[in-house]
Amino acid sequence: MTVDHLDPTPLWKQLAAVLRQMIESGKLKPRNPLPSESTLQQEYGVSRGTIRKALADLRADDLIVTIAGRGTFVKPHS
Amino acid sequence: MTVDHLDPTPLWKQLAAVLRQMIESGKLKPRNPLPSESTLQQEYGVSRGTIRKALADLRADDLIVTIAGRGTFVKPHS
DNA sequence: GAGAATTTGTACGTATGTATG
DNA sequence: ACATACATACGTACAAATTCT
Repeated sequence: MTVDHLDPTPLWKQLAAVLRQMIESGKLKPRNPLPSESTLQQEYGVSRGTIRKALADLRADDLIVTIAGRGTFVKPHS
Repeated sequence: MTVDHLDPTPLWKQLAAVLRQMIESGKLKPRNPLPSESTLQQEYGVSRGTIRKALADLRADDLIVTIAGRGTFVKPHS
């Protein structure tokens, strides 16, 4: 799964979909850290702003938790 | 009084405000030692760097004096 | 005085937060 | 969407100063 710059769908939405799938499929497990924003930039070839937009989307859906200076983690099922 | 990681105000500013208040209220008296940086870390749940930034702020205002190997003390009124 | 423990000083490295162009 | 810059925050490691045993 990756992101397509030619696809008219906003990159951040594409990326959010990819990450969402990784979480829901269990590839990323609860309490596990997501790759850092810097790493995600390299992996998906998009800017940090786009990364952060995607993360904000997942965060709004309570799928992840972000801690400054720490990282972003898959939210444990409460 | 404590600090709130969700509050948008920088943690070091929040902590500086807390300590400042303890000094101005007389809860911490002149020549009295502040808790060590290690203790402050545990009490407020923030990193040492954040602690030191808060202390640096009070030091800049001449409210405290720090001595290496000894500790940090409330500055006596000159 | 020796050695361990405690406290502050300094320097990195990494990660997120925010603002600007 | 991208690039850049700086601020904020965490963590680690080691050095230096002081105190305690």
